[in-house]
Amino acid sequence: MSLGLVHSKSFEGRACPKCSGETENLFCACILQILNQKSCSYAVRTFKPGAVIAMEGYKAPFFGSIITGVAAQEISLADGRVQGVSLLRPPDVIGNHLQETSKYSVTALSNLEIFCVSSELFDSLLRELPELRLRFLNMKLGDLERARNWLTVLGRRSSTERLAYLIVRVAQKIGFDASLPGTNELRVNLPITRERIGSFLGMSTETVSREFTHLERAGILSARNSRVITIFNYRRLEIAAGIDDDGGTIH
Amino acid sequence: MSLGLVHSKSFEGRACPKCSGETENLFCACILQILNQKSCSYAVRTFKPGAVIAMEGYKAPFFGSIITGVAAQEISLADGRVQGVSLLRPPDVIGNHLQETSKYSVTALSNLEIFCVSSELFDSLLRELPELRLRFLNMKLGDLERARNWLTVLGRRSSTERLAYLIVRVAQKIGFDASLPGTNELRVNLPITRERIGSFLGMSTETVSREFTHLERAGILSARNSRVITIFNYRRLEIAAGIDDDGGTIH
DNA sequence: CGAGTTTTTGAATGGTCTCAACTGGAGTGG
DNA sequence: CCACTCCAGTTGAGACCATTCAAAAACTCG
Repeated sequence: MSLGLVHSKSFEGRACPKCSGETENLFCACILQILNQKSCSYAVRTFKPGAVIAMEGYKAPFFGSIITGVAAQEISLADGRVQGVSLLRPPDVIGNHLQETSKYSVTALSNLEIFCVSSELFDSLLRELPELRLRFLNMKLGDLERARNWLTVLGRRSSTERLAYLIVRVAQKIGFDASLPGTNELRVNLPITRERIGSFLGMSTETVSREFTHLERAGILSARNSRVITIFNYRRLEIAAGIDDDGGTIH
Repeated sequence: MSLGLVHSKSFEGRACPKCSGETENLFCACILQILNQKSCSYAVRTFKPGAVIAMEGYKAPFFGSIITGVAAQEISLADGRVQGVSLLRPPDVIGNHLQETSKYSVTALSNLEIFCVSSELFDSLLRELPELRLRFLNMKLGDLERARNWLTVLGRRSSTERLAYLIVRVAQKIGFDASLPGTNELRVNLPITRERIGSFLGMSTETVSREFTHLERAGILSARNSRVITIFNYRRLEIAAGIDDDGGTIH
């Protein structure tokens, strides 16, 4: 595990200049500086796609904040059913302070860099650093709101709406590359299997696949090349997701 | 609204002796004392069953922590579909600091007493009082964990499992009266309509009703007197909910 | 290219919803 | 006190949506 060793330079470039950025890593430049002053142990750990970072019910290996990459957080039921609970991306955190065992399993979906400290250290940092505490609170409030909005997806939306909703959210937050020049097309990376999409949407892989072809036949998007989605008509995708402009559904 | 006036004595008896109790109101004795010292405005507001306390998309009227009673927090979709997101009970909070509009609608399910301050005041209290900040953070971390566990209910469980799961959770947290003397029976108050149960479980009222009779015919419980549930066999109810002892599912 | 995996597609099954009718209890007014 | 209304809850029948099982097609990687 080699705590105390930074294996990568990439974190430096992303450190906040004055501890204010929402999009920066939770362990920003200020906190890194404090860690160095106090000579606390920390590490940047890297994982390859498919690597299991934490396992539900087992001791959480560390407390970390993602620097680069995407990971999936899931809950398993005793009989093997799996429910995705969130897609993690910078600066989302992995691990729980104050709790021995991990509540979720976490799997890397891409190459991943995580800034790690021990759970105990994070807990004491949380007590000492008001700024960190505030950012952590706001991060968790955002998580809570997203989780509750996701309840409407699983509880009240049809399978077409669910898939469209997921793609809209991913387009907004993770995989958005760029609108293709000269067109209205949007290209979105969704580097996960149909099965895992199903685990987030609470549907079978077959239904996920069927709904992709459904959206394709409607001329809304193309998913040939199954990990890259080209959106032809974003507005119609939002409509298919049951998202409307007047704020009734959008969070 | 008459901020600054305590309309009820009932809060006093529940104030913490030394700011440590998990089950106390968020605005415990210590904080009440601080509020008095600084002569800040606060109020205890009361609501009757069915009263709408906050409306989704409208300005949140206050920031408050429940002293007594139960309330339902729900999200509405544009076409009228409703998804319950949490059952609120002491010391849960209503309203959002730092946000103008309420994300959820909140309805009183019983007589309700809420300790209220303005959102602005709560925000500044949060900055000033480390103890309050810690308790608020822990409260929200608990909310997040419950919301994510609920995702497994909506995404991966059958309607029988959903209803059984809800009853188990309510038995654990809200409506538990007592095991009836001389028997193994448990009596649980569930003071909400079948329709609202459906809104929490993502099912129609008819299916909720059918699943009640299903559990009745299996001899697990009785729901005649539809707002009071008598559980004959708690263990079998847990099994029906897909909750097992080995921690795979329990949070 | 060939083996294994992922994705798509088809057909049949089954679970949940919708529509509709009926039941039962609470409250109202004659 | 009883008939009436109203609302919540129950039950049934049929439709529909999503799942399961099965097989074919496409893609990945050695």
